[in-house]
Amino acid sequence: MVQNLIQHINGITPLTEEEEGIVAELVREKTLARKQFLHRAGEVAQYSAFVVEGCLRSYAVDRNGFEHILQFAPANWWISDMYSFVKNQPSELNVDALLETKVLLLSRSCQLSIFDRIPKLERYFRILTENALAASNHRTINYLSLPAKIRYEKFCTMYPTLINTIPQKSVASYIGITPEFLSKLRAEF
Amino acid sequence: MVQNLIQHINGITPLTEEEEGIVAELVREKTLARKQFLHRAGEVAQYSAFVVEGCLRSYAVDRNGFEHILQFAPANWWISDMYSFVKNQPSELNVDALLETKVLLLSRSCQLSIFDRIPKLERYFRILTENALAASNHRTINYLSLPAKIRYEKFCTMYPTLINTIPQKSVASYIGITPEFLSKLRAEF
DNA sequence: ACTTTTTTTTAATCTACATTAAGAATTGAA
DNA sequence: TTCAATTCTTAATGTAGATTAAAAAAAAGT
Repeated sequence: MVQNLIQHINGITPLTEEEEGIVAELVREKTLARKQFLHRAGEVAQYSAFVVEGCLRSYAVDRNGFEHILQFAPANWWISDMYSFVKNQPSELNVDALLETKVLLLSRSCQLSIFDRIPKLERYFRILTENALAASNHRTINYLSLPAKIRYEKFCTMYPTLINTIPQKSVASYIGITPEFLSKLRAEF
Repeated sequence: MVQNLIQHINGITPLTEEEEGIVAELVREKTLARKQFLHRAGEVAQYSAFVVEGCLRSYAVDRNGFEHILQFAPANWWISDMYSFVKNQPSELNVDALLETKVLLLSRSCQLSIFDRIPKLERYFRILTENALAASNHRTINYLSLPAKIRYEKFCTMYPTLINTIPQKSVASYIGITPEFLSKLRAEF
């Protein structure tokens, strides 16, 4: 389990064996059942999660009860409610499991202390956050400038694995349309 | 000029005088005229810019020639094409000035070398990027779950200064509607 | 294997927002 | 100050995508 995370870190900022040991001590393993929550809207997000196996998602629920998915996290992705995790404030996102999922949990306080002990890990998270921001910007531009059909096609090429693992209504929620309309788009091949 | 940046950094991770000197050496001052480009789509973004005075924007142009604004940067904000700047790849964003604007430019290579010389600055940029990601996520959720009228109201309370400085069509572009429709929304008070 | 729950499809109707076009108001450069 | 360019408004018409409803298909739990 922890090996997956260490490999991922080593791919970005190689660690010594001692540093690997510190990482192993600070994270906590957990298995989530399908639909089990990691974090609920209204609470402060205590943990950022690294997915070892399975898939999580973060989403907001609007005033009409509709869900809007912000992020999917398949294996080797981090997920959290970034706002809540960083500001220590309650926020509006939920995080739950789409499938049975194994994760490693890192609390914000552990993360901050690790930044002082192993500056390489501050770099690791800086780089991940830069990448996430670039991806988020790209998504915003797509959303502002492309029609639903093309957003769907892009999603398929971007996340080919997810297409066969998660329900279509989740894809619809992520690209910002109703499941009925996605079904219609798909009927046009 | 450089004092503005140093103050901003000190508000997050206080520097020694020596470190302040290093920062001052690594940035370059520049004044941009209204409509002058800092970065053009198709090129690699060399610089990240800290706005001292004025306002920049980043935007993409879609296949029909319409502009979609990703970010405004008034005084004390950083702006760049994050994807291009980080990956050293040409990208799809333009950055130009909405008003005459004074900026400090930091190249990616200077930034990376500064991270080794002054780890505090890696922390500074890590924190800024975390905040930017949280804000970007919040925008995405708003975009997925709120109708245009409410997105406009939120924009007004979020950026009260900008409302009176930049053209309305830029606001429309940022919140994802046409200027005509924004005009109609405003007519309903 | 069976039953319930969840997901997907189809189709009719509806609406938020886009498009087009043209005039009015502002802004800015000389 | 004036003229040209840009921005804003209004209004008629068009459309991508939402809503509603109901049935078919698939998946999950027992």
